[in-house]
Amino acid sequence: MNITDLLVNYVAFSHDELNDILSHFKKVEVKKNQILVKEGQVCQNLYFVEKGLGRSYYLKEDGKEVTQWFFGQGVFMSSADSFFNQSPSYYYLETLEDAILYSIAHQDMDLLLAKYHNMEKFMRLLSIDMLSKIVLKLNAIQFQTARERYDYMITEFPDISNRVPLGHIASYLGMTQETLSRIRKNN
Amino acid sequence: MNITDLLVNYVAFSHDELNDILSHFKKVEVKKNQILVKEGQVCQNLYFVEKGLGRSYYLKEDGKEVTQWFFGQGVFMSSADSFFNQSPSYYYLETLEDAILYSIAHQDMDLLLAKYHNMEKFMRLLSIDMLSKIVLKLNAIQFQTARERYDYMITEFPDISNRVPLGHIASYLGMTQETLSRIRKNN
DNA sequence: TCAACTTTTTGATTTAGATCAAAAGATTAC
DNA sequence: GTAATCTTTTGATCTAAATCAAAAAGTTGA
Repeated sequence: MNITDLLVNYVAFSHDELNDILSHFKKVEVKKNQILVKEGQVCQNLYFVEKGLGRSYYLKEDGKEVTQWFFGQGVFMSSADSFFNQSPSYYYLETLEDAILYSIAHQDMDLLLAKYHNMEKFMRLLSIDMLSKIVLKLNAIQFQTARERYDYMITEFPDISNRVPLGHIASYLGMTQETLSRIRKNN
Repeated sequence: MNITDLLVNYVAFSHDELNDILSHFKKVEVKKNQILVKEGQVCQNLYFVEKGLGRSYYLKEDGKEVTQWFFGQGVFMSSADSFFNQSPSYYYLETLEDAILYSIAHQDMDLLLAKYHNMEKFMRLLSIDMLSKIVLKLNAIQFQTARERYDYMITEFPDISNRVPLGHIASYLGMTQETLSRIRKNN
């Protein structure tokens, strides 16, 4: 899934719109374990993940990392709240693998949103989709056993679950690494 | 906060836009404990809560209700995913107090979204706001103690926490009623 | 190639919160 | 106004998962 496909899958952009929109995205290649946004910074870019893998996470008071979300191929990666509201990010954003990203700056996005009705529509639909996914995770976390939460992870991120350290997945699922290790063993 | 204020707070609608938009909302008065949407139904309307209180909830396999969200005065209430994607709702939607709602049908909303660039913008901003709020709850649920989750509730819904049965709040926070009762006692 | 480091697994113990059970307190309706 | 129902509190016990600790396995780099 490349960025063009993603755009037209959501909205019937005209050829001209599409070209203009795509011209504002810059291809960037980023090595593994690079931090794109730090906590407290305003997230300046929205990234489309063409290849590779990223995550958002935050630090608890005791210094432990808590993974908030994984971003695989074909999705947009950002600290959403920070990017859209241009407010300080609660999260770090980092790559977990060497990645090819397409980046758009906030002011360019604003420009496109103001210029194209279709762009607003696209971002609305994208936001609703993110909302649905977060709600899925919330329900998994809120009322399922550690075991069931792992199953949710497998469904939502089938490819990702064996590409990242166990600890990242455990904290994403709201359990300890030891618990996740034991769950995996009993498969 | 009435619906007009909410609209113009987000987006600088023109006078004509605003009148057209408002004309598609119907005032409905609903008694306490009325179900607006059932699980499995497609949510046909988006409701603005002018007065009163509502919630969304679902039933676990064992028949227990789990509150998913509370909707107080001045917010939009719906089974968001179902309304926007016109897919079967996972949730029930009900009033918890006698309420005055302003209702708009999905097809009217679609019409307005297609007609007004500003309407798309409004719905995008609204979606992002919902996203931010859900993320807040997710973080509370995922890594805080029962006690801290209750504190989050007090912050997010200060007025609501003493207007609804304890059990509704407990399930919203992912704990049992007994635990919440004990937490409250130790204040 | 092997020392240093990181990640995962395994075991023993503890604990926050669930479950079960029942009493006490509020509401509702006849 | 009191029986019936619903909601909240309290107590005793249980359990899933956390914590603490250390061994095993895997990775990296000089």
